[in-house]
Amino acid sequence: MEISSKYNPAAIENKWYTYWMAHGYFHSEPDQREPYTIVIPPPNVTGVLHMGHMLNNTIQDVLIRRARMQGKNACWVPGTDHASIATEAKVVNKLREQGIQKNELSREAFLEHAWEWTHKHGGIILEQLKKLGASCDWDRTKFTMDDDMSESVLKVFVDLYNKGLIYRGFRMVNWDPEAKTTVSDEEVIYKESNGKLYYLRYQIEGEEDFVTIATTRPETILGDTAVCYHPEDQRFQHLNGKKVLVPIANRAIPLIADEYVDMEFGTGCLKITPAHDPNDKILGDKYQLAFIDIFNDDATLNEHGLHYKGMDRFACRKAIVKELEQLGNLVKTEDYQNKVGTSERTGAIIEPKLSYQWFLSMEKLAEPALKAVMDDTIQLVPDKFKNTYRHWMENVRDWNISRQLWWGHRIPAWYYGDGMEDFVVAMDEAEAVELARKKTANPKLTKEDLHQEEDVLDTWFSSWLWPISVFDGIRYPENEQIKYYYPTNDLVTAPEILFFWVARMIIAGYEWMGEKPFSSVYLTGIVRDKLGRKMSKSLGNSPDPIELMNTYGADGVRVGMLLTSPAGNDLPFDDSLCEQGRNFSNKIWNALRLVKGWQVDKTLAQPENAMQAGKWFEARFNQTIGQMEEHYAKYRLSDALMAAYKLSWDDFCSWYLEMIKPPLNQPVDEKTYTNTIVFFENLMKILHPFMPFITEEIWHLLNDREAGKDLIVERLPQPRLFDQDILAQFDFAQEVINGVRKLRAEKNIPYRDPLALYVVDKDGQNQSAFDGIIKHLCNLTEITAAQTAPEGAFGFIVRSTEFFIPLTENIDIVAELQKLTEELSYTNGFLNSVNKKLSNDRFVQGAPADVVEKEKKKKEDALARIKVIEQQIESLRKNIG
RNA sequence: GGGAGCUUAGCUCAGCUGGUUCAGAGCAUCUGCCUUACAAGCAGAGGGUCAAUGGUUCGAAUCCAUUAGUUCCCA
Repeated sequence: MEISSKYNPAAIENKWYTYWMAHGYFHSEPDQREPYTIVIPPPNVTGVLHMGHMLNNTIQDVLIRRARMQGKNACWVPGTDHASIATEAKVVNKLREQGIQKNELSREAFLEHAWEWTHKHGGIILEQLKKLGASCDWDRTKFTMDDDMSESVLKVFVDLYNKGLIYRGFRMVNWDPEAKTTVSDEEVIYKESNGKLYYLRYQIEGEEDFVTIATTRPETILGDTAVCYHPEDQRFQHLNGKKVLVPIANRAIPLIADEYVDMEFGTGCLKITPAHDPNDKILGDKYQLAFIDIFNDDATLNEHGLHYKGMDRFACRKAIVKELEQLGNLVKTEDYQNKVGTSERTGAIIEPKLSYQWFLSMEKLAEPALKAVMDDTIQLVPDKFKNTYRHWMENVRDWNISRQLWWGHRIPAWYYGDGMEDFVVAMDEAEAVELARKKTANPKLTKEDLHQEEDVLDTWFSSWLWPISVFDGIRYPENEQIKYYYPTNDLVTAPEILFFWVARMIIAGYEWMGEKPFSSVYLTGIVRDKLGRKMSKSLGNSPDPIELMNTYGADGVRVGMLLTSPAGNDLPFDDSLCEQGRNFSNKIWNALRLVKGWQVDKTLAQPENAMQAGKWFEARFNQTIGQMEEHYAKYRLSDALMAAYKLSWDDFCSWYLEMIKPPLNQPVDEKTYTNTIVFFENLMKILHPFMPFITEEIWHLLNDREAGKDLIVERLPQPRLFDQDILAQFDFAQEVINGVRKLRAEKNIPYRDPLALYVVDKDGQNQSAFDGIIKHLCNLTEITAAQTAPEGAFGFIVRSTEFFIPLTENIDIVAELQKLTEELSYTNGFLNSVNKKLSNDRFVQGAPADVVEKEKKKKEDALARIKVIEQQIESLRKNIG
């Protein structure tokens, strides 16, 4: 068989993905087996694959493939999220490029464009995941705006409304004047900004006296409804009960005293604009101040802005400062740095704005969700996030679920009047008419009298149902699918959306299923660049995942993603990680080339060395997969991978294969060959979840497979009891081999020159089981037991056994002596520390017995070793003398 | 301003309930090798007062306190 010396992933990745798909291996249907379910965190429908997705989906695929190989019924549900704000922004932009303004279109016409966009771009990211090897059940692909999903959302809205948990409220929201919508607190990014602090004086009503306030937003003075100072501030006591005049507007507003004011800041006197500042709103409510909204939706000034009506807020700031200066109200300005909120979506500066919004009351709903995480019914990995979670859930605020957009689920509320409560909530218009007739006691009311709410629901209001609605559990809670797959097992997502999404899914799970949505939440880190910056499109510091996979192979990139990413930790990404992954692929590829290159001679008996090597590797293999189990149980995927990596590269390739390798151009015996193939197969099994493509390829090259005997559905080997003794013996042998190799390296003796090894083993420590292997790997002519060191031989010590290699080269006795002396002093120091412990009564009595035993053993070993070293020194000295 | 976390080799990280798996791993570095599976490789080697200080203890990377640096969350 001709196999290329370089592994070429491109040639096989497509082949196997298509093959797996064709055989339906990713598809799951309920059956008798134990289910293992993951729902994908649905990527944004407009999105393209980025490094965060790569990490996240690699982890999910490892988990799902492993579960499949454990014989579970593995089901990974893929899908996408409609992403109201982001998608609408993209569609608006695209239309603008075509010269179309959104407000020129009807709602229906706009939605047509949005759907067109979605159909065109919606599948891209999922196609990209296939290249990564993601073994999702594509037949189950869902979109948050599929008909059944939408119906679920509306049903949930109606349900919550009927439970009295949804209400309309008048709230200070983060208004994005560009997108003309509210954004959640979490979607506001605060940025340092160089601004100015303006000192403005307000005239006391009826007096010639003034009071000076400091503000960063002079344009909002037209919305001022009070001026406030600290009740204990002596500077302002004389103003108690008086009023001041707002400059320009000349409105009289009250002076109030409240402890909210920081006496040290500015002048100690503050203007209050309840309609445009969240803190001022609190004071406005507290003192029943007027609320004057001076802005239009696009952040231009409205009629309250007087002659500034129609002007943009920032243009107005400049203009109004000029006017205030002319009027003599501007006392001074100072440079001032503050944090300004900007919209995550559009970058526009957020305008705090009072507006009607729909809210979901959270306090009650949150209770079971908090409990479930605190008592580990749902396990957060790593658990350090429990604290953060608790803090958020205990201080949870009502959820603003409305968005002033068109793309999304339109709120199923119909107004029949202008009053705050003049509406009904229903699944559809017909039902709304019914309800409205009842509520108004007007049987003649028709649908023409109703007007549906224009706002849509927050996207999270659909994705919080995801683990339920993908199995249609909202509409049909008793259906076979939801009963089988719910609760799901693991959720893999980013900590950034712990509250947005994870917490809310837990809430939804308990509210509608009466049960948690998943058992564990694996929180990935953020993929960063070498400089520690988050990878983002705007910084341009993110490699193109597709390009990466073309360069290093999907397997190589998967390994690269997992090598240094313990749960919850950021992943400082570097191409070299993928390079390491690719190199590893190549390594196992070449092991295959070696093994498949052998001729098998059935008449040959198995050599002793090969038998011994086989025993050892089997023990090592079982030891390692036991460790991997532990790592998996703790979700330490990088550790599990590293264990498999070292087992394959170091133990299998560097040790085992070298031990059993037949001499050049000679055949291998059948027993050894078969064993080796089995070992190789087992390695492919444990590596498959990490590197699905190359392992499947090698699996099929190792042996001809019957139909259906594909690696993806093979069973993982179970850890078995292993021979500890043989591992210990081999450790010793490794030290001996290492000693010889080191000597060769020091003395520049090439491997092809054979050497003789003498063993002086006074304590009978030396194990001869691996002598044959030592001979083979070190190219020794013989291993001879001796009573004393042979003349003119170089030596090394393993534990307390001496090994000597006679060389023609003259020994530099001084150098040897120095080496031995150093070792002696180190060992003596070690002995001292052990003795110190053992002579301490409090240690001997206080420490556990086994610890004391260990110390005694250490002492014996050290003593034996010291004796050996001293003897060597002595004999070398004789040589000098 | 309030809360949480982190600081161990050049880099990225392990080190569970204090005691040889206690100072580790991978990568990187250095040295020697084109040894007929693999230079995307082989064989060796070097490298850390476990952030600082103090305390508890027979014994501290591990527990406690303070400080410094750093990250995140909330306001």
